[in-house]
Amino acid sequence: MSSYKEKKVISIGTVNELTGLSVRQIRYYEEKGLIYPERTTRGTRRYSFSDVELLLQIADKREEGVQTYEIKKDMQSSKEKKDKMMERMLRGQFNAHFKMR
Amino acid sequence: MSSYKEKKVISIGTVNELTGLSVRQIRYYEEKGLIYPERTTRGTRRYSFSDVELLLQIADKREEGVQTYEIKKDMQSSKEKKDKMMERMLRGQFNAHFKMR
DNA sequence: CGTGTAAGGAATTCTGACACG
DNA sequence: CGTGTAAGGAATTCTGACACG
Repeated sequence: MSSYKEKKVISIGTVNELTGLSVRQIRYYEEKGLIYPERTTRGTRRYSFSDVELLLQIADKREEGVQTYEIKKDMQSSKEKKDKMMERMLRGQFNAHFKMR
Repeated sequence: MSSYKEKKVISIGTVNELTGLSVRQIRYYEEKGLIYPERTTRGTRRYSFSDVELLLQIADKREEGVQTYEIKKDMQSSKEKKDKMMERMLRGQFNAHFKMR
């Protein structure tokens, strides 16, 4: 996708301003596999607005005392649920279209 | 507005990558009043995706040989046209609603 | 007019590590 | 486990200016 929301153009300092999370925290959540910024040629991290939103959600979870490992698991399982639902919907559409059984 | 498109979060180096314009050119177009980035506390420029699009349009005009002053005038007059049209539409809606004459 | 460049300073970002707990 | 911090280096950004044309 090339929407503004997904485009990785925001530097870590700006993400800090946008989320209130420390630069250290932002890097740590990446280390733990919760977030995946891109890197510029020089190695500088670049985030999207989507990443910022995700970080905001992570911050909420952390305030509730949820550990990064749990947050990651939740993210994965909700992604799996979403994928399965999408697959079911696609299959439904497909079958309806071709009248298969 | 607080949409992603209007939010000023992109640094000048990233704008350079996105537009292909040199940092010097980007600053110069600001100096001439064609573009208005925000400034961080420290004074660093921050651009929106809208600004990037505008810069791309400016770059096209410049390649056609149009001077910055002309580009600025065109931008202003098209903004005025747009404003007048909006006003006419609003007045139409208003009159239709209240059956005035 | 529009753009390149060297100049000097200030702030940013990066990584690996020590610290606390 | 999660986060702060000092460390040293490399790249970024800023402004005002000279250059060419």
